[in-house]
Amino acid sequence: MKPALPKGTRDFGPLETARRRYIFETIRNQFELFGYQALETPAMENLTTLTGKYGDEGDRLIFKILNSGDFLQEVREKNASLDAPSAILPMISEKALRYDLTVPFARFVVMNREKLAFPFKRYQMQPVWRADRPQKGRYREFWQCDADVVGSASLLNEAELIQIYDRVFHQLGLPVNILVNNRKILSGMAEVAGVPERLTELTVALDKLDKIGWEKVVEEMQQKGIPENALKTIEPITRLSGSNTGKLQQLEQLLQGSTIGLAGIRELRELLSFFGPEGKLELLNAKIDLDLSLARGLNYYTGTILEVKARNIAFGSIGGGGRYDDLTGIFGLQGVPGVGISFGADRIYDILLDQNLFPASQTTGTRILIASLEISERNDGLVLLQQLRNAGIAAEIFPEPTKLRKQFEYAEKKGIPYLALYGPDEVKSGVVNLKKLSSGKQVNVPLEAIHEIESYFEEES
RNA sequence: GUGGUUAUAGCUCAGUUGGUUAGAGCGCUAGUUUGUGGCACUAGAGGCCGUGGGUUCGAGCCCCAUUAGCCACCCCA
Repeated sequence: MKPALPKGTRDFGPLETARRRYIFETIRNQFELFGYQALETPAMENLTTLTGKYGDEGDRLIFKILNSGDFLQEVREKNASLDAPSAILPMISEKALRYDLTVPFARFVVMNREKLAFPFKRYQMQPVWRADRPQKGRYREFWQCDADVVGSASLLNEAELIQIYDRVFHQLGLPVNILVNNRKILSGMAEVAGVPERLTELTVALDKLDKIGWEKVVEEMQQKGIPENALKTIEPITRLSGSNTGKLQQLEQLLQGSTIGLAGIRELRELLSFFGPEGKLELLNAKIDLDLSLARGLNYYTGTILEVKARNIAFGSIGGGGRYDDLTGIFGLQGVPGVGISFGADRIYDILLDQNLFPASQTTGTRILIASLEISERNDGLVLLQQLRNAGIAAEIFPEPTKLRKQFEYAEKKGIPYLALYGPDEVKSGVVNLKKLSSGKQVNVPLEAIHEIESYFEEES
């Protein structure tokens, strides 16, 4: 049998894991700085918890888990027809792998509503699974890093989430633009265009504007039966240019006839004002860019919509989020507004690698390898080894004494910066011979001073 | 779900109109060098040419099927 991975899944080797951890920890630090608390939920949920939450398309992509034991028993008992897979499914599967982190979060909030302090701010960084066909930047198992706050309608939450984006990407060294829009403005557009009931089709098509251009968007809208004069109303809105405040001013004129549209404009103005001249919040690097074609597919968004893109690099979105007024309503808890964001960790990884933005120097992993040529020498080295570890310095000893060449190559390949020799001569004089591999520089360090080992090389760097 | 494309050594890839024993670079193992790696030189290991059928005197190469990977669409992160 040839070993292989399931389609759309990946192994992460030591280097990849270290780099992924760097991304995750950067995100986690900011989440926690802003008062978000960690939550973890099971890999599997009841199938009924998940179905119907992601649309027909989404339901198809949920990984179902086959019941244990005689999973066909119920099918036989009810003599069910195999021609109706959707009717058979609940008989053979009652659990499924989580599809995202938002629905499990909503379930958690509803189940624990009495215990939680609202506004409840949680973050969650866990893998999710989708039975999608894999392609570039798309996997069947991938990690989401979500932060959501529920129980508060204040736009300050949005502003803080924008700050989190800004600070994370600033730390990662990746300049980004944060695209903002508001679902109410899209509703307003549909309203003044005379097609309020076609909001979904309108937004799905409009969202592709920067990717496929206006003509293709028109084509798609026409295909979906959106009338020509509606398109004529919408086009000038998408063509608005200038500063964010300038765009909003022009938009205000165009959306005069729509109460909901004007509400959206008010919300955006309030959000932007946090970062404006009168505002109190700062951005380190990110630019906020009002993008009136930004829609995002998720239908549960009701207010602010956010999306993050790397500046000057064509690479799709690396994060997104938005406000939803009634996420927990599907589980019977009404009137809990919320807003959340998500980091696309796998895409951030790809882009940092592409832009060469991962820190070069390795700060984790073994610092010192103790080499030895003979068993007696190796055993002497065990004393040194334990002293190093007791001092909190990651150290290892080559288990079988062998040629130094081999031990050097091991250290080199593993990225261990120092190699220690502790042979008969060193034992006699109570020192450790220490070599820095990158420079070739070598010094004798008194055994008692072993915990300060790195300071002997500090002046170089 | 729809369409395109690829499959030869651990990796990246050559392989002529079908012709005898399928190659290179990198990597790997060992040696030159028994307390000092990276360089160099030398030698070696490693392939059912994705799988199954067909055409042919003869197939890595042509035909059919199948599986898997990659890419695009749909959708999404």
